[in-house]
Amino acid sequence: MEEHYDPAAVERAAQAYWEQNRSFEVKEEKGREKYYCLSMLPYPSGRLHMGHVRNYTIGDVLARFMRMQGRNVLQPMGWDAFGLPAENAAMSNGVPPAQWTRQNIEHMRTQLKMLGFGIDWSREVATCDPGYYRWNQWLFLRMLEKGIAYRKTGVVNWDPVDKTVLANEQVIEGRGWRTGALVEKREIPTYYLNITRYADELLGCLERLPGWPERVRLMQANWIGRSEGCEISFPYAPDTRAAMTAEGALKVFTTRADTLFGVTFMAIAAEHPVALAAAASNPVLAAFIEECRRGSVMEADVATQEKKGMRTGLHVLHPFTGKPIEVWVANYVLMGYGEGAVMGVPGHDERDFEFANRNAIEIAQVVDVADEAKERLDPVVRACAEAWKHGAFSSRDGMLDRVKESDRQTLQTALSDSKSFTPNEWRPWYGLKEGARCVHSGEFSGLEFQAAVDAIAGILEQRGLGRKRVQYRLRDWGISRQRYWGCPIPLIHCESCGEVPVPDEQLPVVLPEDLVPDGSGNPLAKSAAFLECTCPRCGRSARRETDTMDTFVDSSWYYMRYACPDQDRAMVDERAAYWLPVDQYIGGIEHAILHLLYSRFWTKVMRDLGMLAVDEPFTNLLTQGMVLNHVYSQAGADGRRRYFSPADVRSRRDAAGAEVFETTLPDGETIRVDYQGLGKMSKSENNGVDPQGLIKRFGADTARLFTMFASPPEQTLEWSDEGVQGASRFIRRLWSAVYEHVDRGQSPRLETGALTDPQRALRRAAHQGLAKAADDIGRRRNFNTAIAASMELLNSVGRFDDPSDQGRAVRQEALEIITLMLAPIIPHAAHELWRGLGHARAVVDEPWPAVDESALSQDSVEFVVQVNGKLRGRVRVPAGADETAIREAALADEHVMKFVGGRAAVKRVIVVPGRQIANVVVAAPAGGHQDG
RNA sequence: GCGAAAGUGGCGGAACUGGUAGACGCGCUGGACUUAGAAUCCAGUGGGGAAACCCGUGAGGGUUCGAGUCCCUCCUUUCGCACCA
Repeated sequence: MEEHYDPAAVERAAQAYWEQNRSFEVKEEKGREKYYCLSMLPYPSGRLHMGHVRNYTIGDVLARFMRMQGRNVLQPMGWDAFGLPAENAAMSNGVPPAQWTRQNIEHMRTQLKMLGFGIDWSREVATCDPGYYRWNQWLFLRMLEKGIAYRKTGVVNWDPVDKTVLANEQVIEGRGWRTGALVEKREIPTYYLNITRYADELLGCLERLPGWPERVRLMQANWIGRSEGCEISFPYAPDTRAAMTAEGALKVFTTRADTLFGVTFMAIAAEHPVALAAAASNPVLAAFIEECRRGSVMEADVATQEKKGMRTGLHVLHPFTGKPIEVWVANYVLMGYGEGAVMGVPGHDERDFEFANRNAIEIAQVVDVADEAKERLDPVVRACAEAWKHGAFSSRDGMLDRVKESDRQTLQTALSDSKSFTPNEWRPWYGLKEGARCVHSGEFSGLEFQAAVDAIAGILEQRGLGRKRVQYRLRDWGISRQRYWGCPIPLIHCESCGEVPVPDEQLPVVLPEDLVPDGSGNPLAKSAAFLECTCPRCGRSARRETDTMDTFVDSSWYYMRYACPDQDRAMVDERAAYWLPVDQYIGGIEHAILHLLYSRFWTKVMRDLGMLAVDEPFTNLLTQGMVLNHVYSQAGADGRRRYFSPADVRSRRDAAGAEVFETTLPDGETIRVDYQGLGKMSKSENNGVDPQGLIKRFGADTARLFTMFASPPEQTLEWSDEGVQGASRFIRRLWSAVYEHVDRGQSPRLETGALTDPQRALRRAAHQGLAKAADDIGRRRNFNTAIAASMELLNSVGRFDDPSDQGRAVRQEALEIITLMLAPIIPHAAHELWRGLGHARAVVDEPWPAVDESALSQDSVEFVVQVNGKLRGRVRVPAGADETAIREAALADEHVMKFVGGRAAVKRVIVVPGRQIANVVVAAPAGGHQDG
């Protein structure tokens, strides 16, 4: 081996070896345990970023580690190649999205290879290839046949100037990103997938995914949002019948049927048919509806915006009392959720309460809660009240000043009278179900929550005015996108036959690749070559559907296609049965809900079509954290911030000793910049680090080592140039240690029976470190601590100065263990070091070494002795000493006894099994040194 | 607004099952080598204290022989919220 570590040469040689030996191409081997290690496929944006490096390094380390454990490992890679960025790029440089995308793929594939990932490139998939997306289309048609795919109108953001549909991210403060025009809501025909049909199963199966992070399962459960409640119909009063020109009823869903007698108004969404009917003769209402439609439908906005409403003048009838109730249009009711209408019970729902107070609507109490329940409510309020009573604050106002704004009102209310009902201020117990009984509710008065719901639902059902029902927050998946660069939806619109599916034998409907979007709508809609076709049913001329599919469709099943990318007669074949499910999936937490839920849904649909045998696609999930870097900027004269790359910013102390940051502009001028803290690496904040530059300077192994060492995979990773240098330094130290060792010639055979104490100590350290690394990587997925263990071991080797034959043999073993431990993380350096250590077989084909249990044994062990939980001494006892011996040793220690103050004071001694710790419990603090 | 996660030295982080707080790395300080610098190597490095010791894991309370870890409340930060991927 070379004396000095040259990463470029080492990496070139190792990569050439893997390529020549097709080290990572795998076949299905019956009877051999498989391991499918999958990283989320990248969007081909042009260049790899640090997030990719982190994601794929985690995957590669696991893949290589499992390979060393003897598993048949599949690690594939592909491209999520459809999507909006390609269209944006096309608009700014005029290059067709297809060309831009394919160029990016070429470049990024080269970059991935430079990082040394053990990928089976023979299985590469790009979702923009017709050979791939034809199966999107094929399955869509199967879903159409099964009624899982259907058409209905959906609401979209419409830019009236560009005459185009905008994605949420293209709407900035209610205006189109390119035109600045006020964005409108438009209803257009849209295709949906009936994911809610699987809601119950998607929810239930979460419990059977113990390999997923708890928080992701929780997020999905909340997203599905199952709630049990009642559907209740409020029959139209004569005025509404007239406006709707029909008999009918306003249907709502509620989880609080017990509060039915507290309904004082009805709130409906702006798009609700009753609202539209009322607006027909009411221009003021029509204007309000228009205003609501312009508003955001994003949940975060809806939840925080001011609750506005307007009366329709129409009424519905209470199903029990027959009393007319006025219908209001409210901006906090969404057409897309439930029935688009809610019953307003201001007495017991906080949103309704706010709405009623704002609009002077009656507030009625129909539930009362026992006083104890009310008192149990808010411990803060009670704690504050208690503190005040005991004089912790000098005055009531003083206390009110000390609590935060949002708590102040609650506290004030609590102090005045927390137990009575008042329509002026919301009290936390108004919404309580537990311990609640109905009041002022006719024959239901006195019933508790569940009994009241059961009774009311029963009678409503008898009368045909309602029933119990389960409602999901989850909505059906709208997959239509009015965009060019996506998978065409395989439908044909015929004037006489209507909507006709493209016959299977005509698939794929190929997306023309030469179009260039210009921002004014979907170019497919202007392409005669694409549009014009003949109706498969009647043979007359017809038009193709121009909408394309959501790119989440592409990514919902790509991991199945890796198993059989060359299969042109079916979507998947028996090879998928071998590889699926994915054993380990790795990707960003940002996909915790949508992508993962859609993939689970897609898997279940394919299972029900008899194409798969698995219920869930991903057995284990690892969600890696973001990569952060410092953000520096300066506010320009125009109010816009200019961002400066951290690489160009220097720090120094000013005259007052404060740290200031400076950068030098291209014209040579030095300016001060503001430090904005840490932020996700991004183009917009100019704080990205280019992996390519890093590889060039330090090599891929350093990049891999640093990203794995700086923090555990699930946490954020802070960029640090010094940290990268530290990683590089460690590899060089390891290299030198191995070089110096092998430079002295071949090591003799290790004779484990005849070792000195220091030799045994180094062996123990090596095998302990090895066991720790296996556990850290294999079970805990904590690569940073596995690396720390290898560093510790190298430090021990460095301190080990023993030129004897057995000394060299022990050192050889330790260096081999370090090399194998690190082989998954720094595979190129390990490849060369392993050869240097005298092995003919490549390290990539080596198994993970076995821990020699006999190396771990010790003659005596050290016990930590505590007195009343405080560390007071250490004693050494023979290995395997019993509790009495440990106790005696502890009490024989002079320093310990100083704090015990005589044997008589000892109440008990706790010896923790397997922890090498003993705690002496004494009655009172003893020892005469406290008062100093 | 709702939901989720996280707060430990100067910094990234470690402490896995309630059992020695700060592994490992960075930075810093001192030293060696060098004409000098870079690189490398050695030693030290939570705070206070001359020491004995004391204090320390966002804040406050609790459980326990023992709490960074468990329970309650609060504060702060970050992330997600359905057409970005």
